[in-house]
Amino acid sequence: MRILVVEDELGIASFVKQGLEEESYVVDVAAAGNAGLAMALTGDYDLLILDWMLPEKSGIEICTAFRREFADTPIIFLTAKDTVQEVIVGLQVGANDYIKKPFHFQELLERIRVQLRDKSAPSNVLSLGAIRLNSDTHQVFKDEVEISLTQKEFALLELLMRNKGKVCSRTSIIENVWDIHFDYNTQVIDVFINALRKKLSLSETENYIQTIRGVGYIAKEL
Amino acid sequence: MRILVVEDELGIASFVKQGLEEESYVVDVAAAGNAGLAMALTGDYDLLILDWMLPEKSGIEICTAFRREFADTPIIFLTAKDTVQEVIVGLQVGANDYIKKPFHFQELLERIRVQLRDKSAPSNVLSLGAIRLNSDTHQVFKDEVEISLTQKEFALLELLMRNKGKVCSRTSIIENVWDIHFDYNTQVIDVFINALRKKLSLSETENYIQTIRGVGYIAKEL
DNA sequence: GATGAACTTAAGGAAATCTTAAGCCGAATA
DNA sequence: TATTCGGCTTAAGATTTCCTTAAGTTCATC
Repeated sequence: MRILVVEDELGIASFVKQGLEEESYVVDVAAAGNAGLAMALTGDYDLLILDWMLPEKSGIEICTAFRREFADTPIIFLTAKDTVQEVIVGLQVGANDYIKKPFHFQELLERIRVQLRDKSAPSNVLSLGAIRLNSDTHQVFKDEVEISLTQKEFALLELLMRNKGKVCSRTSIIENVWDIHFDYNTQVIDVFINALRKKLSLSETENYIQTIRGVGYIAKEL
Repeated sequence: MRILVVEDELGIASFVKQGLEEESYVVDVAAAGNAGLAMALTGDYDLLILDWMLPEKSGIEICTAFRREFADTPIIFLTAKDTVQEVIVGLQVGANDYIKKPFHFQELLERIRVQLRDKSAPSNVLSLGAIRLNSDTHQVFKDEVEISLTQKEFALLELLMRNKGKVCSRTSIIENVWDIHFDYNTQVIDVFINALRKKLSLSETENYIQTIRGVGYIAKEL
């Protein structure tokens, strides 16, 4: 999940960034209004955290402009503006939540989760280390970067990940991915395992897919 | 819009009820946990406002039990429990917002509106890079220039844009755009994708509509 | 070292998709 | 009823991408 923090006080920005990164969100920071809006409009983010008072453009302006194009992305104000009237204005221009400074990081985190949990529908997401596989959307990410896989590569990775921690024999792989139910002597599997390891850039220190000599392969956390 | 307020302090309950009724919400009040949960479970309400400390059953218990059956109905805690830990617990058991007493009615009202506006109809203005689609007016713009699309072209683009970032399988496309629910064997989709790409002049550096071989298509920001 | 299993690479064939063009069909018009 | 027009669908060849095979290399185990 990608989060954009628009905040000009560097101390707060880096505090939030670090905290969220520890929770495995991907966080970008913008320190001024124009840059913040431009980054937000790329559409790359799943959630925005906005300060109100900012150089160039206020959080309110960013929120308003952003909402014209993105109706669904959650926005949370995080600001020292703490009167009831200000909270109301913030929510009226399209924010989903409004947190006053000073704030507790734990509360911010939980309110972020509330916003994101509705989105992250019951999708079929499997994970293996830094690798995430979504079988609904047929997408694979490693470190939040999308990796494009072919059909067979995807099917093979999915099989391994669904059986994380268990060995998949060559026979069961060929039956499940290639749908061949008789004895078969081929190296296709090797070729595809090789392709996967390459595309996912699995090194020796990061060998999520291990070979079990004479049997097959296993996907496991390290 | 129907709102259920579960609150045992009669003064607060009637204050909230009256205020919301003036905003033309339909409001019911329950003064104890069991009655509150029972009423909530009828499914008649669009939003719940829960106190934490209640006779018989706490707001936390109500929230937990209710969420087992209703995942989407917004829940707002309105309570004197004001520590960070308590806020977090409230949000974790499934609430969408958490307001501490004493509170300002205007803020409560605005936070209710936030919860209810997200539920309401999905947006009709979609965006994808420089492309804007308005499903009310059936218009599509690219770089502020209007592009005229036929019905099917429009329906296909709308489907892709509503699922921005997710792969639309050929099956789901044919079901949603062509309303065919059995096995099909045709290349209509390809032809229309081709038409869209042409009309929207999507080059390789601007391929907002990408092919996922063997699966379908995906609309995504670059 | 010898052996067999697994890795790696490249290339031909197969399959999916792209593109164009022509035919079909219904709505609007005469 | 015929005609025209626009949009939808089908078909077919061109193109792109992917799958599979095969052959040489490396690696693990004895």
